[in-house]
Amino acid sequence: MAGETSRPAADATTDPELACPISPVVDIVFSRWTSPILWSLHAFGRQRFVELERRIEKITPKVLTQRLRQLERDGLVVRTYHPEVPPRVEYEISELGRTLSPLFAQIAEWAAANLDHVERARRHYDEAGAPRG
Amino acid sequence: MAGETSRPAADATTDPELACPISPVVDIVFSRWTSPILWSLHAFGRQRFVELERRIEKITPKVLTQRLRQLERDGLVVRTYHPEVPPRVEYEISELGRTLSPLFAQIAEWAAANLDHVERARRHYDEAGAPRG
DNA sequence: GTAGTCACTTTCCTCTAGGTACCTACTATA
DNA sequence: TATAGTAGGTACCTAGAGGAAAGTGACTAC
Repeated sequence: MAGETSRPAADATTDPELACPISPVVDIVFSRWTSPILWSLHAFGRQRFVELERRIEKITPKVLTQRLRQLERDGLVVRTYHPEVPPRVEYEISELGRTLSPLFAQIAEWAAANLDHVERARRHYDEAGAPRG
Repeated sequence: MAGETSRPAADATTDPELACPISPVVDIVFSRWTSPILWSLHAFGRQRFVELERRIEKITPKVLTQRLRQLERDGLVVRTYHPEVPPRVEYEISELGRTLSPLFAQIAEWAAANLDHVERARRHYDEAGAPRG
């Protein structure tokens, strides 16, 4: 594990942070692959590694491990290791992670209400809206 | 899958597409550099290209243009070109983009309430919480 | 005549996140 | 004997996002 993970976003968006108080949250909660993971744990409860791996298609075990470690480090996910054979590891949302629920709900609500607006805007732009300048 | 009645959760559990309804929103609103841009326009109103460029430090004009085009295409930002000399272009949040305000507010609120929890969790993890397994 | 402003565009280049593939230890099952 | 299953670790490599720097065109101010 040494030194490959665990320094993902702190520097990458340090400067946007000055202009935008939500950037740190975006780095923590909405960086790549983390939202499906958090949503999966939020929606379906405690799950094992392979369950997550199968549910979130196209994610590789390496990246899933990285993201879970990062989320565990940030205190949003709790990892429980059972030293059995075969080994069993369970992941679940932490109490801190659960405070994200209203956020997720509101985002899902916005999606339901406005995603087709975005889709329509894209079609309109692609048909006629080339920028003049 | 064929002709069974009333399996509400079963589809959501097995279908990876349904695994995370917030991912599309994340792609549109919270992809790299877009949140500072949206926040800047949301917080300081209509702005010219250079104003954004100066406010969002470290962003290059190339990337700023890319992101603004993308946001314009998604209908979240409105671009107004004034054919003067020197040219003047103004960007502002669209009506659709304004529907994101409560979302931004809630994220900022979550940040104020919980960002130090994350920070503490990180310190704790780095000190003692190496994963066992 | 030269420098500066604006809103980009273009070209070139670097960096790294993520993908591929293979590896571990241990047991149950066939 | 061999294979499958679990939870990853590790080494290598690629694609593509993003950074750096220069150019553009039309005009103005010095």
